[in-house]
Amino acid sequence: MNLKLYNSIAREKQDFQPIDPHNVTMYVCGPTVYNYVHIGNARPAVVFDTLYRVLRAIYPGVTYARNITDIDDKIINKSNDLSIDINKITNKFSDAYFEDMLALNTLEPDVIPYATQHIPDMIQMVETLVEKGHAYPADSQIEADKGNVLFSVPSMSKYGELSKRNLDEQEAGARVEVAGYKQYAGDFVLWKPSTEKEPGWDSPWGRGRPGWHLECSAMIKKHLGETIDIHGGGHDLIFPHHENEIAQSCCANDGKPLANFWMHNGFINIDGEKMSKSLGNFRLVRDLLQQYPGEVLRYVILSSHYRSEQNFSKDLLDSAWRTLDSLYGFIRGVAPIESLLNSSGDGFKALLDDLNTPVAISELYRLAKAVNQAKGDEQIALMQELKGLSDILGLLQQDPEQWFTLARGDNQLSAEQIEHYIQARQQAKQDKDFAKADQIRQQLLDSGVVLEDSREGTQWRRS
RNA sequence: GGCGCUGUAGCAAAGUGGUAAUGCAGUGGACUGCAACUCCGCCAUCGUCGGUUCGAUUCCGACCAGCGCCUCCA
Repeated sequence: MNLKLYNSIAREKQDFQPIDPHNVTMYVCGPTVYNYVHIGNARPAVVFDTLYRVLRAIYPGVTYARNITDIDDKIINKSNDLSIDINKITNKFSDAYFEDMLALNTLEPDVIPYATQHIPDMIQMVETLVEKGHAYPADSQIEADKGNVLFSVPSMSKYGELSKRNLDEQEAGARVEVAGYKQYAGDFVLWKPSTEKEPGWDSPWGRGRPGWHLECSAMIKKHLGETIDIHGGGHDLIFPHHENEIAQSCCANDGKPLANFWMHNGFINIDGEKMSKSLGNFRLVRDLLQQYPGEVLRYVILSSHYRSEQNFSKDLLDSAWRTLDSLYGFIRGVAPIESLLNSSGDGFKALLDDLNTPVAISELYRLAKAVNQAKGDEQIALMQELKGLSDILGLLQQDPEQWFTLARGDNQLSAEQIEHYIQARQQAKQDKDFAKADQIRQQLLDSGVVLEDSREGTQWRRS
């Protein structure tokens, strides 16, 4: 029962060995809170939440940290554009983020560090890097450039290990002009000066604010230690973000690796295209939740392997909803029961194989069917196993009855109204007035209500 | 130019050197007053062309098609 994970830095699946089995450490890059998050932001949250659940099932202790970046130029710009206090923006959108993630059935991480609450830690790390010759204050005649502190990429021989990039072979400055105060084109900012109007903190280099990459390095060190077990994030963060994190942490911590395992989820595209502002095709989690239960979004995310690209579309969401309906249908009417994870079952084994959630989900289906067919003790055992697996996946977390009867969308018939119609249809059936009975059924169907007759009576569900 | 990814049934998506899980949709049948639910069954030779092999979708090469990073980005 070994957990295998694809390690981006080794570019292969490896057996996972925690540094300390009693406290497995995982850090995942969280959002910059200047807007509602889109479905792409949700993917790492759901994926690593699932990994978190798997880890907790295996190890006695797991510490999972996911940060909130609440100081950033994008936030500052938004604050300026809207003339709203920066804290109001970050508070609003971090709260919204937690709400959205909760709707996706993600567990709260053990640690949620905010960048602005770790400024001293960051300053200290920059000082260490300067002392060790890995960073330098910008030497510039231009007033606005003074106060920048840069990481010296050439000072780190292993730079580029994660992304397998040789900076000399990159088209430096091909898309962005290289700032004149950089000693080397690939050097990146650790600390940047703030104007009077911008938020800033006093530092040995004047009033300023941290560079993005620095935040994660400092917060990881503070909360999880110098070397952690797993560091996760989106595929696009490999370069430069994670590469730079490695450079900062490794150089500040006497060459110790930042993370033993690097994991990256693939992108979510919309109808075949990358989400971008220019295309205007962002899908906000918040908006999607107006139309779909959070579990449907989670199901879609888990229905493909986390490393592959995923194409979001309405069809995908609708079909996922039908699938979940089917799954819930199997367990509807089965008494609620305690979950019991079968750690040697095929579903959990699939998860141990680099988080193969599609296979685990297929096992969910197999179990649900079996539950539906079994009776007595066998059914109870299967139901426990099903629950155990679905708890790890964070799916089927609702009461089936509620799943089918809660309103889906606006202007829906109330449960009372539906019951009323069912009574009327029952009467019509008893009177052998099938035309009327069918008419009522069709009427309900048109309102999104499906009737299911059985010997015990008529059951209804929304579709 | 550098680094890297993908191409499996209508759609979605696993997987393996020995003729391809699963779900949605479709379809034939059982059940039903008729349906729905459920149950039984059907529905792909894995981008193209070569190579290695007794045998390749799975390994290697070329090609075609799509895509990502190299700037902020999940």
